[in-house]
Amino acid sequence: MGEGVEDIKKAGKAAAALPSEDEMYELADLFKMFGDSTRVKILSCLQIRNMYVGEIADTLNMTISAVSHQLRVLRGAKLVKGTKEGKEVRYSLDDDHVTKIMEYGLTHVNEDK
Amino acid sequence: MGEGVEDIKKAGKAAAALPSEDEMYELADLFKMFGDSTRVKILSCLQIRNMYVGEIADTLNMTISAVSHQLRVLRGAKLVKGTKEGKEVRYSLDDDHVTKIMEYGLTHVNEDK
DNA sequence: CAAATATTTGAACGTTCAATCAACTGTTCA
DNA sequence: TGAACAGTTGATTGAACGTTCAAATATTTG
Repeated sequence: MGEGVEDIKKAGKAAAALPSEDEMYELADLFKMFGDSTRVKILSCLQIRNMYVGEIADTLNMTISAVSHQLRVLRGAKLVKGTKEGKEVRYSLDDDHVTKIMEYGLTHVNEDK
Repeated sequence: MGEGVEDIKKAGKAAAALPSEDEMYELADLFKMFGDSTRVKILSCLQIRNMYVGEIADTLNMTISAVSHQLRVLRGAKLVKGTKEGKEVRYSLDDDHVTKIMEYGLTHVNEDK
């Protein structure tokens, strides 16, 4: 396992428009971040304003630990950024696209077709 | 567990812009579909042209069964649609947003910031 | 320095989920 | 009718993942 799209390329013409194998994996990894409701909620929080870990946990009624774990994941995906401010860590969105991607998804969700 | 965002609403002002709890779950469910490379690949195939299950499997070098299972998932999310044509089933995208969401994600992925 | 606060980290646990395999349904055609 | 082909489906298995709990790491303050 590992290729798959190489075969699409062999198909010729149509392949030109196809994202590369790597792009598809990256794409999946990106969307994976938005594919968990906890992370979506965290990102929504940060869309409103920057928050400390504890604030997010309070707001979402979650364990600080659980939030911290997810923040680590989001940090790894470069979607959020944490800045130490004394005893606390202030988190903020680290990517302009986050808001737009979520907005786009929301307009989709809110269309009863 | 089950609320969480209700609390954000209590926070007042900022909450107005927040998606509802249900919207967040739907949002996560939507993006979950794009959060798997196999599904991304299948959707990419169908972006090029409609295909039969076997064609998709060939193109992606995957088992027909595996593809069929994922097509069922995508069908459940109303992202693709299958039409029986004789012995075969032709699949096509069932949602205008699919292409746009993926395109948007791709432009993100292809930005080395 | 010790206590208190804020956050991170790692291990453990349970759940979700995609791929595989085998069996089954439907369709064509000889 | 029966063989061949196209797809679906269900059970199983293994990996990935999110939460919890306990312990560890700052950082501030008395």
